[in-house]
Amino acid sequence: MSEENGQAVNAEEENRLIAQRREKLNALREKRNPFPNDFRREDLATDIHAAHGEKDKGTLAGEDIPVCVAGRIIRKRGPFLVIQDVSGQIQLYLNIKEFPEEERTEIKSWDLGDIIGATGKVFRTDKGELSVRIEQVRLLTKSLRPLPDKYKGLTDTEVRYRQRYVDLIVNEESRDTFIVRSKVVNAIRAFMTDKDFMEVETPMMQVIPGGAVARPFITHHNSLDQDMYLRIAPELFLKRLVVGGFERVFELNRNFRNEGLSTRHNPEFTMLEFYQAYADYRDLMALTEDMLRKVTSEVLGTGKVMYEGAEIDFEQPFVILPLLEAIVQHKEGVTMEQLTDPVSAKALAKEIGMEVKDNWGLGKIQLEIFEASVEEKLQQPTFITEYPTEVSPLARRNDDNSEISDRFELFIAGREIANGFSELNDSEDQAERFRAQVEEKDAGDHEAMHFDQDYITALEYGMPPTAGEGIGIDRLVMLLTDSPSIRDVLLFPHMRPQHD
RNA sequence: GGGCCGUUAGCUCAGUCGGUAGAGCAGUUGGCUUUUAACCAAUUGGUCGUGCGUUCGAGUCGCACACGGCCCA
Repeated sequence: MSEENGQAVNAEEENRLIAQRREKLNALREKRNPFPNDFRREDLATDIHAAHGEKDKGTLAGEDIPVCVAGRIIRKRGPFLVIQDVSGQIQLYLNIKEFPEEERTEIKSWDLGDIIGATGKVFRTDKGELSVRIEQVRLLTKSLRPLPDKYKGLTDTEVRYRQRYVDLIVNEESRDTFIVRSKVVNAIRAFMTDKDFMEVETPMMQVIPGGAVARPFITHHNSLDQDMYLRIAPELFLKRLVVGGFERVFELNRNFRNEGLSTRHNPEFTMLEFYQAYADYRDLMALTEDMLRKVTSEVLGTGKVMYEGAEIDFEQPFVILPLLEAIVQHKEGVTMEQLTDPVSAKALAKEIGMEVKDNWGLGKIQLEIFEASVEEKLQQPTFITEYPTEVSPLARRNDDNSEISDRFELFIAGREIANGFSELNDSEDQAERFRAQVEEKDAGDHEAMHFDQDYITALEYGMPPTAGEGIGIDRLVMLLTDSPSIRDVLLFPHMRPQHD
């Protein structure tokens, strides 16, 4: 229980609006249990609109349609109450003069935010709004806290994130965002299942965190007296499953990375990660394009999405562009020769204003130049390929050029959405790359990988040729909901604790 | 980590040159009762994010801190 809650319960500190409502609640307690749970709603607001929205006043008067609704009072205007349920809103007509004196007093005490249940007949008002003429109505839950302004709503971003429940009550756009998010996740699951992928769950608490270059969170298992890490990726476990014979697996769940907060980063985020045996990175590029196109049109009803004022077209074939070519194309005056020569590449990096570290090889320098000068320009869906092997410790080397790996990343609206590659299934090569990572870790790189001996052992049993990929679900949802911040697509984004 | 901006009533916001706090909404009371952000009349409500300082006097000026937003690394 936080200090904040402790204070809120202190009646003397409580503001008068809450105190007034608490008095109303106390008055109800004298009469009955004010939190009954025997009301059964039968009709949703939007169902009523859908079924009777086209009928005129006279028709409705003749049909005498009974309905039973429930929801939160979000507006009051004279004899009208507007209630909101999960589906939407419906107006109720309630002339208190038609009710006995005793009920009248109680109805008058109802506030915005209270939850009521009502039965009545569907009708249309003189001004044409489909409504329910109430015959019976009961308070189901008293709300003690006043809602934000009925017109201006709740705009304070901090409160919207910290008290998402209030945001969801009053901001329809916010509700819509999370509905879209849920649909996206559903659509992806359906797509993967349809392609014969099996959904699995692998450890979130790991002894050796692996599968990505990132700093992990540390936790502790008491009875084993052992430090454990929250996973930074499920990758190594999913590939163990491919070794085990599950040839197509996916996991759609949370990863945890101990890094800063920003409009694009939350310490816990959701990834779809999947592996397919007897496939390479090109097969996954095709699958990704197919998936995103289908998910977008299924969820939004269109393949053209507006994001921050620009149209993103999922219907057009996605661009495929090797990393170095992307730099040459988007960075004026830069030549291929310049990028492939270690000395001139380093000079170019410094020219852009980068601090080139001594242990950076050519590949790392190339990647940094790409990130600094090209990424943000990739608006339409673009696969970048031919990543340097040096920066791809888990990817398979290219057959013709061992300096590059069979890997791609997908960029949309200047953001990395997906990362996939043909998997390295040569256990000896993998062991060597782990050793190189350990050296970097020893040199002070907190993000470098651990040596995972059991994973090497698994590869020694033989992993079929496989391709794997991760897709950032939060960033994808940001795109599809035109959300500028990752916090807009997380129900409860991480915030610094408040204290006063 | 750095820069800029913000924090005033439950919500949304004003607040002039430093002179003791304002509006709309909601709340309360009354009226009206087929309204559309309902309306009319009256009315309640504030430790101005926190702390320190300057000053006769600070919402306002200065410093520090907290939280948030945007940009940068």
